[in-house]
Amino acid sequence: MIKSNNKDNDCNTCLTDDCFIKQYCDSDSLTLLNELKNISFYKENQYIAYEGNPVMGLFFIQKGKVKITSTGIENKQHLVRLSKPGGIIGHRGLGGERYPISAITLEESTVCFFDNDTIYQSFMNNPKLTFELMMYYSKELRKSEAKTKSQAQMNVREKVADALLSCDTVFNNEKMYPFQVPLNRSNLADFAGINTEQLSRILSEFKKENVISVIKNTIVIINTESLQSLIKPFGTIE
Amino acid sequence: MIKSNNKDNDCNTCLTDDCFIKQYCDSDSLTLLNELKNISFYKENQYIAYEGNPVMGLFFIQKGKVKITSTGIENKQHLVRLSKPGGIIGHRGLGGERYPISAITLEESTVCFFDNDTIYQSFMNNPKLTFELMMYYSKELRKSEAKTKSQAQMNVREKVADALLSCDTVFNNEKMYPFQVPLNRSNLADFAGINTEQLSRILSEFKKENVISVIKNTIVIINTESLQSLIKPFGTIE
DNA sequence: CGGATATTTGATCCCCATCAACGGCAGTGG
DNA sequence: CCACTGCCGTTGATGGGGATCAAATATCCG
Repeated sequence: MIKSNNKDNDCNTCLTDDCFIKQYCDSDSLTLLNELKNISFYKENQYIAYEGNPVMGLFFIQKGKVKITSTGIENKQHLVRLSKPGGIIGHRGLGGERYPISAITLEESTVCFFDNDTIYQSFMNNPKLTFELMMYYSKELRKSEAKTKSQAQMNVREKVADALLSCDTVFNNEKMYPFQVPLNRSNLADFAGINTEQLSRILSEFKKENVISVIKNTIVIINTESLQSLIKPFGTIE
Repeated sequence: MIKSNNKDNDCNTCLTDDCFIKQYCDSDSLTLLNELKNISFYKENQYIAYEGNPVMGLFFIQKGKVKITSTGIENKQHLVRLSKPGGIIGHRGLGGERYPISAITLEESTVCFFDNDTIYQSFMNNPKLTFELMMYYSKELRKSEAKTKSQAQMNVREKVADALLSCDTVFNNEKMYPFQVPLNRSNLADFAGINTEQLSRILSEFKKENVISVIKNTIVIINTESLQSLIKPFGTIE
């Protein structure tokens, strides 16, 4: 990971329009935040935040793809969620002592960091920012509980379909198909909450049914209708 | 459900000290909110909010016990969480169209309601309120994800122990034992994410092991150490 | 008391986790 | 160029945990 001297990436000229900071801070705050931020550049498979480490502040993804994981029983990895530019990392730690999750890059990524004091000041000076972040939490909470329900009630086949659809929702903004899933079998299994063997079996079924195809081990979603039909019976209220 | 004319319950004299409104609104806002709130009185097993209904505002529990449920596949009920005086209901709906959950009383309860406009004004006028509610969300999110992990990785025995401990944490503030669990088998099973038959089997085991006792179908927790020892292997980072 | 409801226990079956082995592919080094 | 090695993904075989169906027992309430 390489840290910048804050000069080569300016919030005012940043192209990540989904960024909360850029969207909801007034220009004075933005200028200040721009001075106080730390930008880090990561290669694939590097840690942005470590589970169990003290909460130092908030991370905002400027570029790249990230997975957020949490360790369960017997060090089994649980893939909590996926994130992309505009996404926030570490907010689950707010108000807590230590990060309950690790964040790891799935590809080359750029991440902005603000320490606790800085971000707290921003909250107090920008009610809109606080409010919108609260709304973001609200949405995350709904998603999290939807996932709890999935885990409790879906079978493996449905879980795989659900995980693939989630990948599509997060990363395939333009809804262009075929769409390459940026996760390997192990990550996808952790995301679906099953093991790699079961995942492999289900993927083989999906291949036969022309729901997906596989190129060089990379899973390719052909269309989402067929996947959605597999989990339709669920009344997903968003 | 009976609605009051706002006069017989005053925020300024309210004894529910955990209430966010009371804690984090300045006195002007509080006076105004007091005028604008609606108080409703519920008997046991009545709906405070219906899953799927349009989001009208936020509910704050003043008195009583409430379960928050969500409907899954084949109308299977999923008990999302439990709440008590000071608890907030409907916040999961903020920013959404419709409530993703139902809220149902477990006993006679009193609930204060503020409509969307009122609560939004309060947010803008009381940054502290917004910030604290954001922190509340952060905590809820961590809890929700801890539960997702539990669902994915615990066996039924551990799930039951976990559910019983959660009941204790939420409702047994004074940590007095023996403690009567205010849920019937069906609710507890929905909370643990298993079926009633499995629950009953595990409870029978727990009885034999003197972890709990049962009086007239009501589950009584004798102490929590024995329950905690059943799920110790999990590294729960809070 | 009697019917309805809630809880418990028993019997059975199947889904899925686990263990094991194999095939494909990339990288390395002789 | 080929052999070796290690990683990743796939497929097969097996056993157990838990869901489901069924029936007995306990409790509630008019």
